[in-house]
Amino acid sequence: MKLSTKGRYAVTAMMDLAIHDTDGPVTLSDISNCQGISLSYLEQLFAKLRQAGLVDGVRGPGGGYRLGKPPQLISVADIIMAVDESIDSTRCKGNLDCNKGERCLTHHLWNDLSDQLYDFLNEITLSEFIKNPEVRKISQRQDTTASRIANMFPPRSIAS
Amino acid sequence: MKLSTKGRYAVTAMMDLAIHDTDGPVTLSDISNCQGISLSYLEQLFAKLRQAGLVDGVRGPGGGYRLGKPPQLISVADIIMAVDESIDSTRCKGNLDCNKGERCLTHHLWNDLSDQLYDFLNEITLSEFIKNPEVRKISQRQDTTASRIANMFPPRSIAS
DNA sequence: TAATTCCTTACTAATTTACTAGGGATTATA
DNA sequence: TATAATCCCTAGTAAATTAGTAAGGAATTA
Repeated sequence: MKLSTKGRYAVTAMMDLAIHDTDGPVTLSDISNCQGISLSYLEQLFAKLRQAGLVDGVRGPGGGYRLGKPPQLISVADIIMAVDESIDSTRCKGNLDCNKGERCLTHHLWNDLSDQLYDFLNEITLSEFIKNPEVRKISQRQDTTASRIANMFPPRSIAS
Repeated sequence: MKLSTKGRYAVTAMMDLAIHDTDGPVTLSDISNCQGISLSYLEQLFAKLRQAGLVDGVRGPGGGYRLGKPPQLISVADIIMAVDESIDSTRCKGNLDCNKGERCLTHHLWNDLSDQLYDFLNEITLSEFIKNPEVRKISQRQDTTASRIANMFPPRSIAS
């Protein structure tokens, strides 16, 4: 389990998708503008998210990305694992003769802690962020990605 | 909240100190050997841990580091915060006009999540690792840093 | 005094993060 | 069909962080 800005980018981007999932695909350029990350870097992150089955790409005008699964099946841990390659906690691989060949006690403890952290983040799914009524309120108050997409099309084409 | 190998080094090192706290100071060279980290890098990490008041240095032969507070007052979050400078989650600082000047919704959500993560790691203290009976067993089964330190002194000086 | 340890600084190597550039593939719309 | 918008892919590079090397000083024990 590792947690860096890379992981944060992925999580916030996925939050964006989750919140606007019912309003059609979200474009990377929207996320890029909103979060101040370069478009191409986002594309690289989303390549990993796509490989993990967490998002689906929709090409062409009006396209973008949408969630690859129902939001209640996508945990924060899933997202972080997809983009933040985990750290190897086994540095003393028997060779170092650390503590008479036994694996370092602290490594054992670290793994326990790391597992707990994983379980914690695995219980938090994207659906939490949608359900929260306060979140909804904030979401509606803002000029969201969804509404900006909507504005791209003339009223008639939406009504039809 | 950020979590990298750097933070793991610090946490496992502090676990080591906590487990052997009653047996006198733990030297960095012991930790260096056990965990396969360079001595000088450990020294840099411990400089930060010392600044945060999490450890006390004891100079001279037989010296080393010991906990700066009782283990039940040192949380995993404390340790990580001391060495892993936290990430700034506010990239769109109003300038980007993200969502009509409002702070990005996802940043708000991220901060909530980050706070939850902090609270989680802040409730896990070093005393957990000492109390755990299985941990004690493993600790005693191994040639621990403590016993290696003990072996440095002749039996009589321990008895006295 | 000599050895052992912490303590500090400066520099460098390795790795990861983030970005730039260029192009291709797909698709909605005109 | 043409065009534009989007995803998609690769290669390279800049910036930041992580990790290590080197050198020495300060405190303390024996």
